[in-house]
Amino acid sequence: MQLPKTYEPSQYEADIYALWEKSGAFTADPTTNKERFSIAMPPPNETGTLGIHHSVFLTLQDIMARYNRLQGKDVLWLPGTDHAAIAVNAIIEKRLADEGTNKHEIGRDEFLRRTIDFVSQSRGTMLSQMRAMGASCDWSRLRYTMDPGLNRVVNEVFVKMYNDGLIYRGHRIVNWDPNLETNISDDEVEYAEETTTLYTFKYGPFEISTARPETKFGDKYVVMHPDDKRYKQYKHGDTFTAEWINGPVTATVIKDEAIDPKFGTGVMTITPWHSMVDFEIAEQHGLEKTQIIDFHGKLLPIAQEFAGMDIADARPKIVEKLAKKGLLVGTDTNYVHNIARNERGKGIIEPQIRLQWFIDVTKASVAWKGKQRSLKQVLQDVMREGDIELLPKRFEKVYFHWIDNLRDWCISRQIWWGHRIPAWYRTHTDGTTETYVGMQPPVDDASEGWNQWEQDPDTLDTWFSSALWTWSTLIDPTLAEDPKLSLADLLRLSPDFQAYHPTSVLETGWDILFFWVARMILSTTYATGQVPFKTVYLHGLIRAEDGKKMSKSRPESIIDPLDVIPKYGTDALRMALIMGVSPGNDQNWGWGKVEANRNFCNKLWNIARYVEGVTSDKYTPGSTPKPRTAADHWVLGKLHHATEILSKHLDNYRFSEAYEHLYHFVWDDVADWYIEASKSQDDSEILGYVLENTLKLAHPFAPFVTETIWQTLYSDTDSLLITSTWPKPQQASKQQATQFEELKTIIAETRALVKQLGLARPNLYYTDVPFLAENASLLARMARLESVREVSSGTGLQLTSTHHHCWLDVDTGMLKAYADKLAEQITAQERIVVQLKGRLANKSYVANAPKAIVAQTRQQLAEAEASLERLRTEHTRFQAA
RNA sequence: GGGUGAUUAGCUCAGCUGGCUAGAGCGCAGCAUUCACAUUGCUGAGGUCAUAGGUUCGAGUCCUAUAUCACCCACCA
Repeated sequence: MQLPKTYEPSQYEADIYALWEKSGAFTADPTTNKERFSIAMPPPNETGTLGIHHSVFLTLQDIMARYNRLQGKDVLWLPGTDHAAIAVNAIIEKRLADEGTNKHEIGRDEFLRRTIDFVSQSRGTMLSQMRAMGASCDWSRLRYTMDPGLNRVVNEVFVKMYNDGLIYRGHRIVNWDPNLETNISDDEVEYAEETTTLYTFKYGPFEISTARPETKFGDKYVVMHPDDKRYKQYKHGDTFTAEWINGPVTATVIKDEAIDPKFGTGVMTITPWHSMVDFEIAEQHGLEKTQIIDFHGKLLPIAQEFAGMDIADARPKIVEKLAKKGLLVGTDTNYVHNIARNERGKGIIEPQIRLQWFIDVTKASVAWKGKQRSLKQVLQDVMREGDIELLPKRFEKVYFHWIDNLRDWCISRQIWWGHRIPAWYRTHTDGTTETYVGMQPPVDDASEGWNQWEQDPDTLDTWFSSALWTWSTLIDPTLAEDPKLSLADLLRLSPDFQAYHPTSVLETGWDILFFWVARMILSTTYATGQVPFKTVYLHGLIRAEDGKKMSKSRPESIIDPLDVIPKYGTDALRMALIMGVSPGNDQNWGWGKVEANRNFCNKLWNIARYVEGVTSDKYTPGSTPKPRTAADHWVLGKLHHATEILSKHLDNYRFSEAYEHLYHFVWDDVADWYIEASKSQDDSEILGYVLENTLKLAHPFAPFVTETIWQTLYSDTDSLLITSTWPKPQQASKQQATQFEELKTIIAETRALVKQLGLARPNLYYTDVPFLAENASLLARMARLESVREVSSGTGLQLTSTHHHCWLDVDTGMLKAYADKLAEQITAQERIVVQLKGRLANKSYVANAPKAIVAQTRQQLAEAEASLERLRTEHTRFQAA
């Protein structure tokens, strides 16, 4: 079959992907004895479509999967999607609002029906996008965070943690979003600076400041630092009467070190129901807490005439009333503070006290390495003791810092989309209540005066289920249907869990280090006694071309992979996403990079076309032809070197460096030098060999074009590149390779001289260099020489870059320009010689530097001196002439 | 308030454990062209590696300050 002139990716990609998928190449096999390599794909949120940031992780993980597969390992790359509770919920609620209805009107069942419709549609789109990126993941093991088997595991872990006392239910202050009517975890809150007004009011004998007068109805404590001399006369627990918004209140003095005496008057009143800090002060001193604002953001009856009003409406009216009473003593309209919002839906967070489920991160109830530790301690230990390695390493510091600030994790959400909490409550006619937590609903027992059990209406934080992802996905779904088996049984009996866990590496963006990575470590160590993965590779985020975040508010900044792929090809997109990128650092999108890599694919294509033209029927993959020419030996050496370098970089997750080496191997070594050289010498066997191995090296990066070439050239073998093996190139003669390096040097100098001096095709003369005779036609062709001839003594310009005696046959008398050029080169070379000599003259350098380095310097000096000598000789000769 | 990263060619960025006579892509200048590829080839210009100190035989790389930018965490009434 013949390769057309230009590579048109869109003509092949779908067929090639189908070929791979059909071949079973993606499917892992836990029954083999091969070494394992496993990755759990970070499940994308089922919120519609995949974006360019998904392309980044699909590319990186696919490179790892394909490389390890070529290395002969049994590879499992397990794909999946996430139900993304709050994110999806926010979308559905927005759609309902657009229709003029809401979730309460349509009810829980209808809401869930619509949600399931939406996510199934999203999922279909997203899975086809993963295929378009070339993802070689094991579709037979596709998982979804709401699968029955995964739901079973979620409940098992919840119940286990509850029984171990690690999950508890309690009244705590939480981040309440009145828009979505749910609370969210600390990590889901985002802060933005806002300029607002800070009011100062008279409060009894004190002055207090607030940006939120509407929360102040129930304030009846004034707090100050115990060491604040200004308020020495007031003792902790003193009471006084103050005129306040709706008449006089009795207030109590509290002394607490949390107060900053330098801020404002050094005195504040507290609102424990609606402030995290106030809540903690109140807890510490056992103070009363009163709710002022309801869960829809409206004032409660305690506000009297303001009851039922929205915060925004009430605030100015309250200030006005206090001002009328003469209690307003100051306003600062330039007060800057941070406003808390839900990162999903952007609702303004109102701290509220609610009865919620929490995971206790400080209780020492986790068995890890034979000791009882807290979840926090295990999180620290696995990193400190090297069970898990973070790349880049600097994120370890960020990780530890996060753990230091970690508080109990609030896991219940008041939304309907998600894993329902496996807890049931019932009340007795005498008013007592009971809680039951378990895998199955409890059985009603009406005779005793109990009302029916009712399940907690709340669902779990999405991250509670994704935290189990590396292993809940490996549990056999059929086994998971058997209620008689325990969680430990499920782990023990599932072949995939036994074969692939802990996973080899987790690859994800640094932005979800806390949300996901840390929580996987937390839950997995607890539930399975294993770490979820050994290495975490964190990639950077991709920004718009101007370096700013891609954002929905600037639609033109968003790059859709599906706009790039048809035009440039998936391979070009993949390589653009890894080129020049280092772990943990963000990168800017660049159309230039896509074009460069489209060109690279075309280069591969044309190398194949050339080889196809000269080798048709002469080469079968897997051959080991003998090198004959200097160029053969040279290119085999380069291939050997490239294989080593790529392996080393890929083993160490240095994708960009691996790719850069590949790029230059293919373009410079193979295309520009070896193929050009081969045009003068018939080496079709080695050409075929080099192409075969080059395709293997390039396959992890550019799977489509390489497989397309493979299928076309080797169509009669029915082998697949994806399941072939990583090159083990044969050794070649170093001495012969060096000869080719000499040829390259001679060609390069000749080309430069011809160019710079404006020469027409000169002749090249040489004395007594056998390999020049052997490669005369190559030399003539590549250096564009009229002829290459052996002489007894040469005339013209003597080449200075080689120690062999070669001359370009030109009229030296006219070449003042050449003399000037030589003079320049001499100056440059002298500088290098001086530098190297200086280094070697330095006794401590020779004594302290590694021997190899010193030897290298000596050699560099010898070469530099020889080169300088040649330059000088030639220069002298010219000046004499 | 605490922390992290960045600062290298006109632009966007690599440079891992110090050995650099500092690289890539794009861009730029010049030349070439029915020979695999103009999605090309060849040649070339372009950098006191932010600044100031220090450690070292040797610093783009390590340390200490400073400046600018970006981000993360905490959050004060």
